This record gives sequence, C-alpha cells and structure tokens, in this order.
Amino acid sequence: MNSNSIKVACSNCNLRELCMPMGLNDSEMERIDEIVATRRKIPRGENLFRNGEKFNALYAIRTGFFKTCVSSEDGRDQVTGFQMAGEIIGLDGIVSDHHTCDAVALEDAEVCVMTYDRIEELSREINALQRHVHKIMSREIVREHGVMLLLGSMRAEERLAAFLLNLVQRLHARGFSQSELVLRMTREEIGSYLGLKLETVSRTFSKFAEDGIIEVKQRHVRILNTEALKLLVNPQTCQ
Amino acid sequence: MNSNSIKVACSNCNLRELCMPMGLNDSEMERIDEIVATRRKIPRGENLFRNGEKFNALYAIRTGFFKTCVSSEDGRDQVTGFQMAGEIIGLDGIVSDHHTCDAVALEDAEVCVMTYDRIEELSREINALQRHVHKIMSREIVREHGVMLLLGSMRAEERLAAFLLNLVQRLHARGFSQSELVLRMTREEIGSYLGLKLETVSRTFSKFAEDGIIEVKQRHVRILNTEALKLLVNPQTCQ
DNA sequence: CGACACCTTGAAGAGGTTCAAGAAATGTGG
DNA sequence: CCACATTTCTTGAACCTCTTCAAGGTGTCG
Repeated sequence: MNSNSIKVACSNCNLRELCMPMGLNDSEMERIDEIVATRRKIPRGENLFRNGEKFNALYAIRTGFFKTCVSSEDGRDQVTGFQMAGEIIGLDGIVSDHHTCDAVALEDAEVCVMTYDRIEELSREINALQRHVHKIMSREIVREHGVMLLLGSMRAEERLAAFLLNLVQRLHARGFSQSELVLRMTREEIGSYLGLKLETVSRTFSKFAEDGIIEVKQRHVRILNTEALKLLVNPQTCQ
Repeated sequence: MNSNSIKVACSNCNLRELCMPMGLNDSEMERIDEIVATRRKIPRGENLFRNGEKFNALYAIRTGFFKTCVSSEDGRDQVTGFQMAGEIIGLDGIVSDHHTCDAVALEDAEVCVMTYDRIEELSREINALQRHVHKIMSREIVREHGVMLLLGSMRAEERLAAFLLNLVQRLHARGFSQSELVLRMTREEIGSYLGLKLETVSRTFSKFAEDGIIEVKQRHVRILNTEALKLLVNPQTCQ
C-alpha cells in the first residue's frame, strides 16, 4: 500500500513459534513466507467465513479473538471453539471444499490468509511443514475429544472450571496473566460452548465468586484459587 | 505365511473407495499398496492401541467394529466414536507422537497397518494421497463438530435418533440394510457416546418402540419410521 | 440521556440421573 | 448339553441438576 506497509513475513512474526513449524533453516523460512498471501482485518462482529462458503485458505490469527460455530438445519447453534492469536482456523473446509461452520471475530482482529493450494505445494517440499500441518489437524481432533469429554460427562461447575483453566492457560502461553482475564464472549456464547444456558453460566460464576474461587466483574475475571478450579475438574485424583 | 496368504494390496481391496483416494493411475495405485505394511487381527474386547502408547501408524479397518474413548485423570470415560470398515483410526496420535485415546474392538476385527512415515513420504509424491490424508483429518474434525452440536444442544430422544440415523446411514453405504441394524456396543457405550446414562438410553429405546418408530430386541434394531427419527432430530424445519 | 444488549437472580418445572430390583441373554465349566 | 455365574438390559420411584420463565439491574454506545 504505502511505505509504512510492513512486509508480510512469518520470519519476522513474533507469533511464528505458535503457528509455524520450528527448526527451519533460512531458505526454508523464506519459502514459508510465501504461504501468507495477504493479511485481512476483521472488525468485531464480522465473519471471517461462513458456513457454505467456498474454502480456499486457512487463517492464522495475528490479533483478536474468534468463535467458530456450527448450526443445525433447524437453527440450533453450537459454539465449537474460541480461537486466539497464533491459532489456525478453517480446517473444517478442507474435506468438502466448503466451510462447514462460521468464524466470527469477537473483537477487532487480523489474520494471515494462507492459500490452501500453496500450503499443499510447499508441504510436499518442506517436510517440517508437512508434519506441522498434520500436527495442527491432529491437535484439533484431540482438542475436540476433550470438549466431548466435557460435554458428555461433566456437570456445570466442572465445565466452567475447565473452561476458565483452559482459557487462562492459553493466554498465559501468550504472555498474559495466569490469574486475570477478560472474557471476549458473552455468557450465552460460553453457555453454547459448554452446553449450558446463559443463566446457568451466570449462576455458576456467582457461585464461584461466593466460594472465593474467582472474582467476577462482568467480563473481567480474576482467579483467586487455581487449585480449587483444578479440583473441581478432577475431583480428588487421589481417591 | 503360506500359499493361502492373500497379497496385502489396496488395489485389490473392495474397501478402497472408502479409505483410499479415487482416480489414481495404475502406477500410483501400485505405490499406494506400499503403504499397508501388514494386517493385524484384533479379537473382540482387545485394544488396537491405548492412550499413552507410541504412535507410528494409522489403521484402516478392514472388518469389524471399534470404539475409541478418552478418559480424564480421575477416571471419567467418554466414547468419542464408533468406527467401522473403511474408516481410519489413529489420527489422534500424530500431534504428540503418542496416542491419546483407546481403540477397542467391539467385535473380532482386522485392520490394515499403515506406517505413518510411509504415508508422509508417499503423500509428498502423490498429490491425490496428500489431499486424501488432509480430507480424512478434516472430515474427522467436522464429524466431531456434529457430536458437539449433539452433546451441547440436543435432548435424549434427539441424540438417540441422530445416533441411529448416522449408524444406519453408514451401514447402508457399506451395503447393509437401511432399516435394520445390529448394535455392536452396549447401552452403556451408547450412553457414554451420547452423554447419557445407560438407563436413559434403554428407556428411550423403549419409548421409540412404544411409539412404533423402531423395533428393539436387545441389540437388534429395526427402523420402522425413518421420517419420524429425522423429525426428532430436526423438529419441523418448516417452521 | 435513552435505547439496547448483556447480566443477575428468583421460583417453578422438566428432563435426566440415581438407586434398586428383577429379567433376559451370554458365556463357562462340568 | 445343561446349570450356574456374569453381563447386559429393562423398568420403577425418588431425587437433583439444569432449564425455563420472569423481572430487574448494569453497562455501553450512538
């Protein structure tokens, strides 16, 4: 665009250890830079992609926060995940060449657009990239196993505790606090993800606050007792 | 082994359209045969692999029926899927080089062992294979989205209806009846998969039978009214 | 400052679980 | 091949967790 436009380059990116393979040599790193065709800004509330749209790229989140959700024919809605900087979205689109879920920015966001054709090409040539792509998809499968465990076998308090611990852990990996977080999503969206109604989410937050486990002020949450949360998720592992 | 041992070859396999890419030329097809190192028989009740084991191969199911399940540290258990002939298991192991779930044969089974290293190698050379591997992983991600929708937003009857429809549809794709099926899993395993207790599964089966939607005799199920099941899953799409 | 979205809390109700007992099927060993 | 043990399934009744419905409070943005 203008002289201020920063070169789009993974090699310069401080997130690369989150979204790109490690241990590449310089020439490979240069080639990796070719993957990111462009960047794209998505204002809060807008879709990065929608269910049904043609798939042609994966997206690496540079800044901002997303939710992905699927919906059934009769309008039921389910949030399938919340994604933050360094994470990859769009994998759902590969199988049918069309996206099968919506990705919505929960705050102003920017993503790196990585053309899928280019990823395919390059990962034939760079073993580390091939392996990395496989790992990213496998990781998503394993993550979803965890969500299934949560939805299938945990009670409301356990679900919310697991949710908070997961969020704060991922934020911590990005340099944020271990004990303080700002929720980017509504109670309803949390509820949808956890298979609960928004009232239940709200009540459970209040209960945690009463018990002195967390402090809640709207979307600001401070975790006062991480151990208590862990104990909720894994009730006395020592039987 | 002996003169009766059949050559292990995808090119001869009547399941190849389920588990292998289509539209390969002869030379590519020959190379694909190299992927399957060996076959392995798993008697009913035995594990194909366990949580924690080293990962080094994917498995294509030739015959038999599997469940996969994850468990939390405190011993909670969640069935994450049921797999049948032509389907691939083991994808969970790629990310960490170790399996993160158990795969158990629910009836005597045989699988094709596909060394992961070999898959990686060959899919760098055969584009169709590379694409196929990606699609298989993406399909699994999308399938799990569906399960999350089910677990997060459906009631017991809807879950069981969706489960039956899904099973019978996959069986039908393998040449079995559209309306009759034999369940290979217990009520408890169904319940675990659907986030319900076995008693609820049993009661819901009975209710469906009372309503004339299905006939149940232990593990033998005959679907009398497919439309009714579909309507349960998608209550009046025409609002 | 008013409109709107979001959150909290209470009370009643429904759906699913838990506990319990018995029936049906399956497997095992004599 | 039958008897017995074991696993699996069904059904009932009481209970509990989460939902539903409702109302009011809080925060935000034009």
